[in-house]
Amino acid sequence: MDNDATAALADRDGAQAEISLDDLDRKILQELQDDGRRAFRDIARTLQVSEATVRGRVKRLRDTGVLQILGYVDPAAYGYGTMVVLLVKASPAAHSRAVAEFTAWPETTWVSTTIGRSNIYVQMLCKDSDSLYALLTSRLGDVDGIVDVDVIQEVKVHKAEYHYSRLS
Amino acid sequence: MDNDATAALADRDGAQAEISLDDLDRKILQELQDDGRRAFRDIARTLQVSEATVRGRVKRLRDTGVLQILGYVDPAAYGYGTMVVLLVKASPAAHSRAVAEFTAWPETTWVSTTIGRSNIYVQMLCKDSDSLYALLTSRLGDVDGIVDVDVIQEVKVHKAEYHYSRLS
DNA sequence: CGCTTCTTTTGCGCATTGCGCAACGGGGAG
DNA sequence: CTCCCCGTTGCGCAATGCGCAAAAGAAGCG
Repeated sequence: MDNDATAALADRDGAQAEISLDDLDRKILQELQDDGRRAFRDIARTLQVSEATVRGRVKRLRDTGVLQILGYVDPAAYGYGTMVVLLVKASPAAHSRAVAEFTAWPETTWVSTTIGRSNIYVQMLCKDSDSLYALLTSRLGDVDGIVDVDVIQEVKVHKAEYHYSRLS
Repeated sequence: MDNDATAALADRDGAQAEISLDDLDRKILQELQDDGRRAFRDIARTLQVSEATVRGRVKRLRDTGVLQILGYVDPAAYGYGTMVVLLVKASPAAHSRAVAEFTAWPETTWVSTTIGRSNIYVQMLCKDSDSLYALLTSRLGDVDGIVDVDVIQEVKVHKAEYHYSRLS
């Protein structure tokens, strides 16, 4: 753990900001991954620093977009039983425009550029298969430059954990 | 918004618990989606109920697994630049065993059963392409009953928002 | 080495919050 | 109507979040 990771996070304007994390940042992030409401004093006690330091770091990490403290709700419990992944193949010229369009949709929870069989990866939530059908037939057709789309429906989620344990 | 959604959440043993949410639950969840550290008193003021009620509801929602208040860390910033999606086609007989195996891997953040071209959907994080290569060559080969695997690498994340705004 | 300047950390005081607990109230069952 | 059960409420206290100014490093320079 002696390397500095730098990340280019894109904000909504497409501008980028370079952010580098040190060891303390990473430890704080690890503490918050499991329980986003952990008290700053607890974390400070664990990491042997002052509470104000932890608070300042967390504020910076949240402001820069590295950390999001959010309430993740099980979609099925909330009433959005239909989860779909779109594997979109877009023409190179239309790629960024298509990405922007998918990002703007409220139903999408994840949009990324991929390499492999498809260009764009889209994760979506719908209330039921009716609204999914409406979305796929009407709005998806309005996106230009789409060559091919694979629709994969998730019928059961077995694991949904967004914390990085100690990897390799 | 007058229907009761019931969800079957699987815990680690595979047992299931039926949970039904009412309007207040859903409103509380909406309040917490954007900022998992919102003060209970704030939410109570907004929803015109007492703080103890909000606190009790949140505790129940967290205990049942409907709500996870977590710190989501941008993987690239943390140092896990390699994000991969596996579209696995497993034979019906080996399906559940393969799902269990993928779930047990620390590198996987999301495992679900799908319909479409593949059976199992797996989202993974790796530090670099070396560890990814090691994972794909050694450990993936040990999983029985896998007919086909498509590997899709995410090179840039454009949107990562896990809150459900007002849909349809 | 000494000095300046800038950034980060620390300690402290205060307003706010989280939490436990006992009391209140409203809807069914008998 | 009465009893019972469960969710809600109000309250008091300990713990937390927050702002701020002082202290401690870290980096640049003659």
